[in-house]
Amino acid sequence: MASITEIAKRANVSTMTVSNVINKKYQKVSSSTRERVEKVIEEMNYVPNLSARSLKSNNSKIIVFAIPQTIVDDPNKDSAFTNPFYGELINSIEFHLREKGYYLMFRFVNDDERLSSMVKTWSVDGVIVLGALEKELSTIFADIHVPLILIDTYIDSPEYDCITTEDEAGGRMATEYLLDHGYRKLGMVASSIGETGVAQKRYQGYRDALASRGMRFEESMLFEGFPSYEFGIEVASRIAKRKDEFDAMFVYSDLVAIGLINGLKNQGIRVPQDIAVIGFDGLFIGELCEPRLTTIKQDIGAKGQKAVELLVRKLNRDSEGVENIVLPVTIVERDSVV
Amino acid sequence: MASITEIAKRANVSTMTVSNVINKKYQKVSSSTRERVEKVIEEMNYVPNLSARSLKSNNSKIIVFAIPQTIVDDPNKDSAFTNPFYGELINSIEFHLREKGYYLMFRFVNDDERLSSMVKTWSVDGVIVLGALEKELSTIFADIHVPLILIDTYIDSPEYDCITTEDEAGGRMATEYLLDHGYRKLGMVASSIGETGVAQKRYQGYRDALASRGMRFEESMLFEGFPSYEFGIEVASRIAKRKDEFDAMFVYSDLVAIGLINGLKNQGIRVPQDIAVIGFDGLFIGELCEPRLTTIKQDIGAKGQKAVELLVRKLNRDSEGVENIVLPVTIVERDSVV
DNA sequence: CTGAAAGCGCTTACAG
DNA sequence: CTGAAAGCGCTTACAG
Repeated sequence: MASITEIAKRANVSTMTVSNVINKKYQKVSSSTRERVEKVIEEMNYVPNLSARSLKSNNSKIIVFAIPQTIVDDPNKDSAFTNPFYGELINSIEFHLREKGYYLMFRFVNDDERLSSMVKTWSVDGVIVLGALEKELSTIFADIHVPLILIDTYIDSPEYDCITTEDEAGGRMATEYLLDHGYRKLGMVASSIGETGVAQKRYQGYRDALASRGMRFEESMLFEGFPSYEFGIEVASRIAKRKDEFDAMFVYSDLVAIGLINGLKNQGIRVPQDIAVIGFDGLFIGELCEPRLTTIKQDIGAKGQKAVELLVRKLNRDSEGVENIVLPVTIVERDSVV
Repeated sequence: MASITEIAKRANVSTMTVSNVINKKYQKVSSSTRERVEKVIEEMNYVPNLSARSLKSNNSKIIVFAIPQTIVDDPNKDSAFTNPFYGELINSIEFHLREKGYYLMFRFVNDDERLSSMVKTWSVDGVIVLGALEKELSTIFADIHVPLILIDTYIDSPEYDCITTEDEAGGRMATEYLLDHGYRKLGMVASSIGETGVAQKRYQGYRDALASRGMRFEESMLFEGFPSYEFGIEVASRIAKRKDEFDAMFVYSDLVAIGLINGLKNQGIRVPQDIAVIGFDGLFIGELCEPRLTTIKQDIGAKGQKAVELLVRKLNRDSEGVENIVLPVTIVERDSVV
């Protein structure tokens, strides 16, 4: 395991010079020395030891991407990724981090775990968090003294950098799309509305659209539950008993929407003829079901990319103050609304 | 940032004693000292610096999970996780690593990248690789001197620890299931058969089953291509022109199988009445399409778990020689075969 | 432009 | 059971 000392010896220079070459501080090294050192580095197949560097300079090239267990499935099952959203996001984050020379540490975090110890443990350079709750920021994510980028997190405090989607506008768009297509009895399916998050925002958009078109809203039009495929099925069986109350449903998540579609079909309810369904996310699985899911699409790849770019800007001190990036949504017209 | 030195000072002991307490070498510390030190550690909110530890002892608690770019989608698109298989697997690996006190570094690796430098860079403790090709083991994965666990990799050399699925038996099972249900004109869809991997094994099982039942096989019954949803669609359009040559298809991957089903439907071919389809993997997305996909199910969660367990056994030197774990498959009877 | 040396926070023989 | 000290591989003022 070649070290900087060994390189220095062979090249007949000091370790400092080697270090300067490695770190491309070329003003400090004459070009002839530089070439000599680079040759030895090449020959010896030298790879810098980042543990040593991080010990000394208190930074690594590690970025943690953390998903709170609270927003995923049963933490004892290993099935959180049933929603392809997660896979697509981590994929994008890894891709863009790698491009910028960083390493990705991925982790689910529990209530009882404080991410700050992980950050200290590894001198982690920065953290990206998906869908944290406000209260978690003062527990799980407290005491982190490196750049922290929040994805899909809504909090009042202006001290965090956030990447979100036009959730509220998307909710409005979905609702107006249904109204414009002649539907008048619009229910909504969401996860817990009480907690500040994407579900709440999308719900807000739904409420807004209804109100601005002079439509009534009643509590009974809202179905809340844990956002899984099974929950969609369950909602379908509840709707089956109240058929004539609805002619369309806005579901805040594609996965749940597909569950709803399949559940409705099982109940003998035709989609979209009896009840239309519109989703939110734009996952590719919306292509798979029948009828194919009409949905509000967000760009998950862009979400990961923007998060990484913002983080890197923070790390390079190219960004002042707090940034708030909101990504646009588009509508994907398929067959579950007609 | 509390260090071991500071703890030592406050507890009036040497750093060695603190180190021994932290590392639970309790035979070396009297219980009274131990308690005192533990109290100070608690008070000061001490977190060990693993960079320092890894610098000294040449191990970290980091495990790399690497996926070669060769087996995923276009490396320039960030869409490799379209197949939910990846998400489920990484999910399981993270879960079980965390349980054992390890940190997960996740990375796609390119042809031109040698994973060994990453291992050296971080004093990585072990590596888990998904679906490597034989040639990659001598390039991308060469020169790794820590435990290396291969998932879904078939190589002749007996020097690697592997976790695989009963791919060949599964291929046989799928084929026999179709035969037992009266189908006689069985095509197969796979990725490249030429490369040693799961596709080849599943194909082998298909060939075996045909042979042992006295059925003929011809090259034209096999469709090879890049394993995506779109490939399934494409195969469907090719099959449409040769309708009467097939009454059932065995598709080596659920994602492709669903593409095939939807493609066939678009071509006006009924599934399963005109052509039955059986998949392989047992992904939840097989529930979403219509008809629901009959498939050979592997246990992806178990795959991740076994990989982690085997790796940890290697790290603890609880495993001698090379281990080869083959996980069973089961058939999930749904509606795409009748 | 270059070097000698201290020090980052740990672990670990060695000596008592 | 406990301590003093060396050293892991780097970076970085400081001095020349």
